[in-house]
Amino acid sequence: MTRGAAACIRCGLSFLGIPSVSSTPARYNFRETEAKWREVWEERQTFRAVMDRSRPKYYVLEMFPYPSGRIHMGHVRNYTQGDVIARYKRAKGFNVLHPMGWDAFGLPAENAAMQNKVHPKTWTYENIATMKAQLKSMGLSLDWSRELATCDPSYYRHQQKMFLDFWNAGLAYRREAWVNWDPVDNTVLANEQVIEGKGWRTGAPVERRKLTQWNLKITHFADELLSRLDTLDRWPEKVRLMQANWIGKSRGARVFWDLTDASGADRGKLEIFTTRPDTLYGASFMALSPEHPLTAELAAKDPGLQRFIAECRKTGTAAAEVETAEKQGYRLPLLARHPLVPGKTVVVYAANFVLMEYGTGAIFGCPGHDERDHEFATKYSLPILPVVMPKDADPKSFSVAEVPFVEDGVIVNSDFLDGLGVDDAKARVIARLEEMGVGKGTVQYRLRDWLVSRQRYWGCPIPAIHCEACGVVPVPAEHLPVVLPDDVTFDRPGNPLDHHPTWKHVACPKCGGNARRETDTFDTFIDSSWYFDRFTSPGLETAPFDRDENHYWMPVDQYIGGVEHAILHLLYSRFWTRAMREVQMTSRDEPFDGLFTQGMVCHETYRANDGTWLTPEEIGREDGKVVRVSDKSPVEVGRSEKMSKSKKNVVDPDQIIRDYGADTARWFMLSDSPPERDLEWTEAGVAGAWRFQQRLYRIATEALALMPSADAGRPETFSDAATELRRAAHKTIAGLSADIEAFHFNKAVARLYELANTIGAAAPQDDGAKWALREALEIFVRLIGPMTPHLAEELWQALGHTTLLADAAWPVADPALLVDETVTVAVQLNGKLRGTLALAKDAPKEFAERAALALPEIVRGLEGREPKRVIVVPNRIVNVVV
RNA sequence: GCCCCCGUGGCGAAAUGGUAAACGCAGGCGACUUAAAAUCGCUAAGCUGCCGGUUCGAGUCCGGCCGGGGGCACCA
Repeated sequence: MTRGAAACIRCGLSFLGIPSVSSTPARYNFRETEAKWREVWEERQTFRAVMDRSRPKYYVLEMFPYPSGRIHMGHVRNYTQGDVIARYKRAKGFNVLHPMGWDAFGLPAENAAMQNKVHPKTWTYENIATMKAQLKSMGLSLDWSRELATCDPSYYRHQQKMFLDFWNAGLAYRREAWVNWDPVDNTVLANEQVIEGKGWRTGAPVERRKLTQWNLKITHFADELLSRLDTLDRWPEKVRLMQANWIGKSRGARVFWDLTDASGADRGKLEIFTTRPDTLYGASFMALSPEHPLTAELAAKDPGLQRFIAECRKTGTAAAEVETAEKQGYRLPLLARHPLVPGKTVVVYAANFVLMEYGTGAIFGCPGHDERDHEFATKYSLPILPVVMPKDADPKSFSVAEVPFVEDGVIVNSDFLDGLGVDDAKARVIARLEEMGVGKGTVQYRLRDWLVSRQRYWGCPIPAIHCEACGVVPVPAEHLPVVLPDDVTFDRPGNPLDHHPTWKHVACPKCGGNARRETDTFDTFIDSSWYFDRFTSPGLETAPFDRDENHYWMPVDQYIGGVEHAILHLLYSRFWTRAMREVQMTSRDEPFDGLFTQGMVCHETYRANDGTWLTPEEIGREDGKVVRVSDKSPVEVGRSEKMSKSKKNVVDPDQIIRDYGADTARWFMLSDSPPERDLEWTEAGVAGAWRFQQRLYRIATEALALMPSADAGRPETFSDAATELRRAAHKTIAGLSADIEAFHFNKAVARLYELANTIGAAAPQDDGAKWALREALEIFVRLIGPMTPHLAEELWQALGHTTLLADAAWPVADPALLVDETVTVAVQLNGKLRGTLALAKDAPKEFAERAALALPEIVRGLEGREPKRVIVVPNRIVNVVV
């Protein structure tokens, strides 16, 4: 035991000049130690990844951050989890790639530019510098030599080239369509970026605008994106389900209806989509979207219809609005001939609830078996005819007048379909429609193409030129990159690129005439759709990546990030990989082999009596009550919620790392809560984690004093106590390895607490026990390496090693030490515990049974009765049944 | 409305269908200290949300409720 100066219990720094008065062992000085080891790792480039075909690779990636200013606790949790995997795999002998970069384009930079008069580029790069320093202070095993920022032309030039290739292959196109417009950010949004009718960033209700925009043909891969989900067996079930729901595959039929006007004159055909062709005989009306071309055509001569269309357009798409909006229809001067019933016609409406973007923008209404159609038919007094009936219902009394019947049943009132079940009827009617040439069975997806134009400055320029003579012309590859100009102003609303005096004026690459650059930029989700590929060849100028290197490192073996990207980023990345495959850049289908979605970091919320939110620093506890520090007024403690600036329940990682050290922050992040679940940040929890770091250091220091030197030979035999210690250590190796592989970090932490307790309690009496103590500590230090790397490195050195722990191999468990010689077997009577037996491991069943029946508790419980049955589960349990 | 996940001591949580609550936080008692902090030792707590089923045996599997959270949502 070493004697040291008294030290501050929080920071571990010595009170210089104050002599030590007690026998308190030296405190672990995390500040000096953590900084020291980070310097060593950096100097030796320990975590630099180099392609090496002789070794198996492992690519660990955490979702790269947006450089918003400072890192938050969510980052700390995410990157700690990734670092545990990276360091563990490294120790297991894998050639690990663990890179980091910056998702650097995006609106906050522009907003900052407008508010603080700072250029988005300056703002972004300053934030990157700050956050990089913060990440470095965490002691992550990152290969910083591969760092990239998506706002760098050396990155986005390749993105522009890929876009041109996709365009050439028909995977990118321009189209006029109704789109989602965010009125706050002044830009269009993709479907995926509208949450409950509101912009995903601003929360503003989106408006609908008809604009010509760039789209990527994600629907081209709809079926593959769906079916390949089944093969992603290292993805959370939840994420796969969400993607499947988003893609939304429906089987059904397209049916053609002949239209006539009131006089019976032919007015062409109307194509509708339905998932319920089995209910065709229940049709009582047709409904067109207000945006349907036929509606528009009729509106030209009908002011009433024009007003109706305008009215529909006003209704927002917010969930609440949609739910409460009444079904509205406008009767069109048309009749539709039923394709299966000669002579039958139904009326035709334009209706506000029919979406132009899904199916054909037109439906047939079957009010008996669809809730919406029922509501509509009731309002306009249209016939409601039952064509499906529950199996045991009475045909005379069964009615759908009040409530539609939407479940499976028996078809009625439907000619050749009568008596069939719904599924059979669907198949039969589709066959008949196809035979007659009036319809066909089809598959419909909910997924829409990815709208990628954004009317904003701080993004990757879309490499296209508009020429009056030639139309839209791609920027020639040799002119790439199209670089974002720096000299822009943010003094008025709209897109600064559009306002730029010269940038957009350019000669047409085809005819040389006056032309105009595309001033829209790409959705930043494009930037993040391939950055993991770029990490495999970060400096390459001639291509996005080198084929060989990319082939060696990809796919990402373990991807880690928030579940909020379950659809957006993860679906787009899966699409981009397929688009690259389509243009022969790769042969891969999927980018991420394993995915883990970590939970959020939460904290209690505090409210002052005036209703304002308070930060954790602003509150204190007095007499068991929570009060505001400033004036002792009472504070209302709210439930634990995700840390957010608006609720002020944030804790700054920087401060935690400064006060307690990176290892403490990491340890706390891994303790207690399963990583996929939300974690509640508590001051007491952090303090506990910190105390454990100190305790480990002390236990190790004390144990070192009791140990033989590193070169002491392994004794021939061990005492029982020594063997027990060895068992504990080796069992921990096996258990911990399994826990890390399974992302059970909280259990891994618990095992380390146990082993620490065991080592701390060891009082070796003989050489064997001393040797076992050294063995246990050597194992222990290696096991904490992935979690608290600085402390582990320090103890590794203290154990006498001259190599780095970061380069040391993972310990191997001795199988002989994983099994106990004696086991405790539970003895039950009718399933209820009555006692236990200490038996030799793998004792014969008969022996266990006899021993159990001889137990006094069992003898008493039997009361002389003969057991009916005795179930023996070796090494576990004996159940006596009477 | 549809789909998914979760309900275990005061709290966070463990538990291949086999001794429920490992491990941590908070609590209680004691030791050390002039005292406190720190540290060390000891310690209390619980019909696994409710009802039923399968089983020799259910926190775990099945069905139905109740409560909490999340995803999608006029997608025909």
